[in-house]
Amino acid sequence: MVSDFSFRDTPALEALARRGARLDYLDPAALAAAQDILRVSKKMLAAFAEAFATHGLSPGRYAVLMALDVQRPSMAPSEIADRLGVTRATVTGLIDGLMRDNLVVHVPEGSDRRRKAISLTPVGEALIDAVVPDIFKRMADLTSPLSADERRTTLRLLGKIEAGLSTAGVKEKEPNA
Amino acid sequence: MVSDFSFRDTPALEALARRGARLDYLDPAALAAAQDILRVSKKMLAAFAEAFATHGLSPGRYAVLMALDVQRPSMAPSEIADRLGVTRATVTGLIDGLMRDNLVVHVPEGSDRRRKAISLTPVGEALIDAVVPDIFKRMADLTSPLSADERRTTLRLLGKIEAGLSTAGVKEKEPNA
DNA sequence: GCCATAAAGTAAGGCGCCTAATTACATGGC
DNA sequence: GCCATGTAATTAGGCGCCTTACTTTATGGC
Repeated sequence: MVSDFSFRDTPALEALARRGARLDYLDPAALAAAQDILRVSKKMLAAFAEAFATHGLSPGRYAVLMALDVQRPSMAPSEIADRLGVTRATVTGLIDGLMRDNLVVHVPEGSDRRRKAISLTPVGEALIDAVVPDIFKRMADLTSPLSADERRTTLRLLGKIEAGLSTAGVKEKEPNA
Repeated sequence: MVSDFSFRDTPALEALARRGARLDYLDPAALAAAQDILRVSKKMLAAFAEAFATHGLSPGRYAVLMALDVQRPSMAPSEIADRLGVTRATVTGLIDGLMRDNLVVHVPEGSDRRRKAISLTPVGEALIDAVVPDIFKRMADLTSPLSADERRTTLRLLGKIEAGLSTAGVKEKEPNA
């Protein structure tokens, strides 16, 4: 199973050995597994970032476009921020770039003039229509080496891991307000 | 299993439905699984980045320190770059920061004066000694909700996924020269 | 002695994200 | 009618990760 470097390719097991006596309460197998998981995680994310790049997008830009695609015809920046789980400032930056590329426009909202609705331009819609089949195929391919059964197992296990993350020191950030 | 947003919280299944006829060759279960995997991956990485931050480190800084810890007494920047799988420019930046914080020093190498060896300072060693137990424990905890058996299963499945990444368009970058 | 090669570092840039401060607008209460 | 308070969006600035392209410095073969 790929010799054991951390998710950044740093050898935890050797470091463990070096400190053996002191850290012998740690399960080496658990440690090694975690490293592998983190390493592969990083690789997957990088792979998708690259896929987006071939379409002139980035994960963030894609996420905004997809949110708009689903929540037609428009969303307020703050809604987008909530859905993506990032700050408004981050969304402002993404929107700026998307507007520069004509993928998205600002449509003024009737009553409350603080609120500005964002919607896809025809160009943006066309891009999403072109990107989705590629990205979705890559996603499906990601888990295609797994049987339906294995997939279920993996999800169950990831669920446990995720639950562990939340209960540990890791702060939760609520997506979907 | 957590309602289905992409690794950036964008609803792929709804997008699938919207394009049903056109994309019906895609397995919705595979797609949903991939999204979950990507989402949890991102969360895990973020959780560790935070853990490093509590020690004044970042994933990159930690990786350099760990590499030096294992490969005592010193490494050339280029070796570090190869081990981490990043460019030398990236390593230069990381080293700069670590030197500023006195965690690492430049020790001139005898014969070849182009080559500059980097090694941990006592402060750096002390920091790593303090950080490792915390990080390793978090790693072990990550997979502790899993039984030994489940862990093996997960690794096997991740192995398949990783193999898929390499064979797909995803360019490989060789760590360990 | 000269020059290709190699190591390290510099410069600039893109993406992901954040906090803090600011600007614009909306409102409820007096 | 007017203002304090609150809310939406944006700006400014910052840190981290990482890249490509270029420069500097030193080596070593010929």
